[in-house]
Amino acid sequence: MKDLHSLLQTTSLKATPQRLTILKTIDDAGHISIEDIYNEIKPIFPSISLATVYKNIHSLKDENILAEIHLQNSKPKYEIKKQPHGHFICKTCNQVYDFELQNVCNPNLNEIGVINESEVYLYGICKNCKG
Amino acid sequence: MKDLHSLLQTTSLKATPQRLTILKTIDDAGHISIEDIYNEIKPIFPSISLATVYKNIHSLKDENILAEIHLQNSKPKYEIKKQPHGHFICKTCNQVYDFELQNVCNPNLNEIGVINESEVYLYGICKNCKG
DNA sequence: GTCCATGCAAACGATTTGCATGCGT
DNA sequence: ACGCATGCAAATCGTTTGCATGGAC
Repeated sequence: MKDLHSLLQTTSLKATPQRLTILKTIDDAGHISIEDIYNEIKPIFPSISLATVYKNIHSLKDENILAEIHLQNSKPKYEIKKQPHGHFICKTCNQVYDFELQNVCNPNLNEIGVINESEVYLYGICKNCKG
Repeated sequence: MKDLHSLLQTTSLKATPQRLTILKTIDDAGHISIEDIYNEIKPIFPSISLATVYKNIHSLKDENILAEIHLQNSKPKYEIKKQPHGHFICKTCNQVYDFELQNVCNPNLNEIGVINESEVYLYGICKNCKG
């Protein structure tokens, strides 16, 4: 948990137990929704409020510590910001896999504009499920 | 509008004036949110209800006539399903450009699984805005 | 001690639902 | 004529806000 603590010290946000637990929960899960964060924390930290989770997610996003991802048919999920990467979602087990993102290059794109940022979601069946 | 009518006939959905107008509005706009569909239609079809728009979007999505796209910091938008393509969003003028999607191939992906479907969002500045 | 964070409850906005009526087939 | 579609209003759900109290720095 020490590294999450120092991660917070790079921002103006205070390292409260609630905030640290939220970060740890996201880090452990990889990708997780607000409700699931709340449900995970509630049993071990009963006083926590859903509003606190929402407020924290916002401030952590504003400080660029979290990224928000939008998968088909689900509420937004959050992850600790790392190197840019794509997401592969298995439609059978719903697991989300991160993968390294090559440049999505396409000659047509030069005629459209200049890219700063990309979000790539691939859906399919993972090796585990394919058997 | 005749082609939208026959598009509906490929499904079990009835070709009501409301439904046809919704489809035409989406087709004209390219990518549009539910509220904006409603606001576009309301003046020329005052009796239409927001609930009707919602219900239709759902049934059209279920029939695979519409695709839902999620752009950063905005409500979901809808488009008529066409060939698979990516979206380039200009962060200056907010215009959405469709572009042909090459295979996003990455050696690492073979170790993860098999891809059926992909969603690619690229953000940047378009030629018009870059000047 | 200061200022930000928390937790609660109330407010809000977006979406869904139930139901009576209307309309496409 | 049948069954789905519409439009309204009410219900519901997710998210935000205001405010008094508590805790990190």
